[in-house]
Amino acid sequence: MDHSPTKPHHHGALRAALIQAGIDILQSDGLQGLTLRKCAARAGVSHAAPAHHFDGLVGLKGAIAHHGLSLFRDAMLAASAGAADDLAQLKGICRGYLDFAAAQPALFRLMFGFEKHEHRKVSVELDDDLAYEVLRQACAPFVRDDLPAPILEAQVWSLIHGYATLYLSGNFLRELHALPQQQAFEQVMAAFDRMVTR
Amino acid sequence: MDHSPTKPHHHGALRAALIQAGIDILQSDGLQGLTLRKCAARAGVSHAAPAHHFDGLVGLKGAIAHHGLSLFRDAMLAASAGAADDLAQLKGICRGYLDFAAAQPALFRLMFGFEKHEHRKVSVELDDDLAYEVLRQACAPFVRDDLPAPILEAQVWSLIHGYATLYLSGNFLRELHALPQQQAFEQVMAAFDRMVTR
DNA sequence: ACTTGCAATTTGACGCTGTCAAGTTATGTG
DNA sequence: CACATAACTTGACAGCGTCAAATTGCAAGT
Repeated sequence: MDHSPTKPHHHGALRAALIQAGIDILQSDGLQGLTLRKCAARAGVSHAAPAHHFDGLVGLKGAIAHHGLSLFRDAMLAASAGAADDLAQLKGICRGYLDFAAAQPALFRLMFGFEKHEHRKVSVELDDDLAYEVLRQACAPFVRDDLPAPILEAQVWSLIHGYATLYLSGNFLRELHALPQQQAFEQVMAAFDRMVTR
Repeated sequence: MDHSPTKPHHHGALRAALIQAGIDILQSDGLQGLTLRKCAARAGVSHAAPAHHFDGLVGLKGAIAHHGLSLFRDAMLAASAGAADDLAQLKGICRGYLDFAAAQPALFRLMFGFEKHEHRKVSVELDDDLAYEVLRQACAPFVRDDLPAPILEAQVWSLIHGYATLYLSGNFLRELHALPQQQAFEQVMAAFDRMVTR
């Protein structure tokens, strides 16, 4: 028998390894393919090891979503860096939003796809805005007396999130998908021109 | 020659019963709780009976989503009936959109939550627009030379779909949820006033 | 009326899943 | 070095989707 010489992960290393394994599995197998046992196997530990680092599968998903949100924030920031003006910056963030969803669809679905009863378990790890703060700052220059920040943020976020979600679905927005992706995106985001200017 | 739709012999239409059972289970147990075996049990048949009416679990989900889309369309039509003008009609449809998502969150998630590899299996049942046609007609009065129909429809659909999705998530749009639901909805949908008027 | 055919359904099995209980091992501290 | 404790393994259990084979029951053919 080959006793594996693998030395046990110590303090906290396994937690990060399991999260990374989960992200890899999401990328290759989709959201349905994300499994506690597969994460454990990929991290080189037994099927019950994750239980000591996460509160079950929901807890692991919450931790993956939390890490994904930080990647998401970085992607949006990178996409909006070097924008010429405030409007270009806002659209850059939306571009990063869509590109992230397209590049990591399963992770994106996981991040925004929790059911209500799961939220209680993972909300502690998600509620420190992370990504929301980026959007809020990009919206700030366009706040007016008759357009308070929460409303404007909700309009912007709803538009880009809905577009990204429907884009991922593939089954909807068919006529739009006939256009080149870049052109369709820009024309839809042109809605901001009217929403945001006086 | 005429191969009419199969009429089950023992009980009534098992196919319809399974779909209704699925919708009931979605309502009570959520999307995760939707199971082939539970649908079969609730319909009073054995765990393998559904296999003869649907192509596995994905097929059943597709059929449920298909039926859900017709309910969805009816809800939007009902919510927009008797609108004073074109804009009120558009907003009424959006109201119906959100209310449906809030009333049947798990069914709503199922309808829009298929993964890409699942779409091939169920696309045949979903692609006959059903709900999209309602939105398209509501958008038609606002089409302009510089705002072709597919773009406008994508803008409207993205906004209301993103809002409904983020609303269901509960974990996002926190500041907005502090407002009364009706007021928040109306203020967000006020974006249409600017997007749509010349 | 009786047989035959066939579709619907059941039964049973398989491997996979999440989770729990108990046992084992390694680590860090006195 | 001894030992307490956290980390990890092992094993078991019920529930899941799916397949194969056996069974049932209606409908038509003769």
